[in-house]
Amino acid sequence: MSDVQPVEAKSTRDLILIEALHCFADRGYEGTSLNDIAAGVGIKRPSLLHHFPSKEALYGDVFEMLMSEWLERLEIAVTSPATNWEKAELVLRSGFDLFAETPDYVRIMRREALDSGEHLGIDLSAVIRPLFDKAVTYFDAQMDAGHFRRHDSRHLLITGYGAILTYFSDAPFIDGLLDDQALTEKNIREHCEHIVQFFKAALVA
Amino acid sequence: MSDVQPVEAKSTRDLILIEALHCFADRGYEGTSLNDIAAGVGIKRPSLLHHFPSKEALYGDVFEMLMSEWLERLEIAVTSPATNWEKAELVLRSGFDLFAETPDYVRIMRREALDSGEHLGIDLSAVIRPLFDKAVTYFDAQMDAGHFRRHDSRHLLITGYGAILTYFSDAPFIDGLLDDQALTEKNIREHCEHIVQFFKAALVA
DNA sequence: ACCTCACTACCTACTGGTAGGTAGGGCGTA
DNA sequence: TACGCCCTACCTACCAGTAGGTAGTGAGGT
Repeated sequence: MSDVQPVEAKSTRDLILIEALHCFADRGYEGTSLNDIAAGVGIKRPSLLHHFPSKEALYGDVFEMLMSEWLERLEIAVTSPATNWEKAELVLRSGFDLFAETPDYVRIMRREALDSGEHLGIDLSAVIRPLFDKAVTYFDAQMDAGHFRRHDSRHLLITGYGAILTYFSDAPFIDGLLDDQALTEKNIREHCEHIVQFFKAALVA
Repeated sequence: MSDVQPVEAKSTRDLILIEALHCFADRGYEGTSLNDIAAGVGIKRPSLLHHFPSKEALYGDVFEMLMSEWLERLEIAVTSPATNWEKAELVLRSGFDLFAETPDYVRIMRREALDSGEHLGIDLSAVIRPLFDKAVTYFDAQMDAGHFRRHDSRHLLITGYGAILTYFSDAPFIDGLLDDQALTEKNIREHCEHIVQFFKAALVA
């Protein structure tokens, strides 16, 4: 993960980005003040505004960092040479691992989806669309070929997105349901296996 | 739905609750000001504070309204006399209908899960636990009896919760994926049928 | 007379953002 | 070496605007 590195080799700008990521994920855009972020870095607000022109710009940069990392990693999984169920499982596991390693990203993403991109100039779903369409095409082909049980591919993908994302975004709530920390190594692996088996049961006869 | 009624028969207090529900769902706790709510009702902020002692108290009352309505309706579904897959399908459809009719509740719930109950004294998952445990017991029994394919019931329920809730909470984002309004009558019904068929495929052999 | 509900006017605390100043490093020139 | 010069990165002090909340007033209904 990008915030565990050589140590102390980071610029102030990067430290601000990392702290901002954490604060925005934790308390949302409105719930986070520039003072909070600056204090977390150990500087004053005006110094922070020396590195970023405004709160919105900082948020935008945080989000750009998020999207570029996610898209890069998902692209790798989606364009892999695996086939049939193996490919679906690979993408499922890749997405799961990705979310597991970047829980702060997940929470920001979820908040952004709730606020329908209010703080961003960009249209979130437009960025995801190419990958989404590619996945729809893939699933449709698999179903046409009789490898997967017939479902509506678009709704199927949305269901998968919701099922996986929720485990990480709502982790504190799920803690209370499991009587255990949802984000321990063990529980994450268990939930991943459950998701994979569940989708396999639903898709392959 | 509770905000479409006889018309004008509501007390100012109820009007405030309804407007607050909508604002909190739309922009979150921090993103909503008492002025916004008061203006929506057509009064000034101090008048609003005559009916509720503080913003937190108002939010708490909104949430109490939400929980009592949800629990009541889920209780009806869970204690129904149906059996086997019919019962699971009934609960699934009840939950889906419930969310479809109260999308503002869904978004507040999701925000609260993200904020891990920061604005509430109550522990959200503790309220849900009795229903959750009852459902776990039911699924375990069905699997033991061989009626359902074997899955981890707790993870299964969490997956179902995430899959259903997300469709409503992230509706604006999903709009962009579907090139259509996610919350139209038609699309909601389609997604409900998809969820039911998907779970059926995964659970019954 | 009293109570309910709304109002105006005000408070303090804090927001994002700006103005202006300073300490110190790197660098070309004498 | 020593000087002036610019730049980056930080600071304190301040701005206007808005937040939640309070005090006190007045109209209408009982």
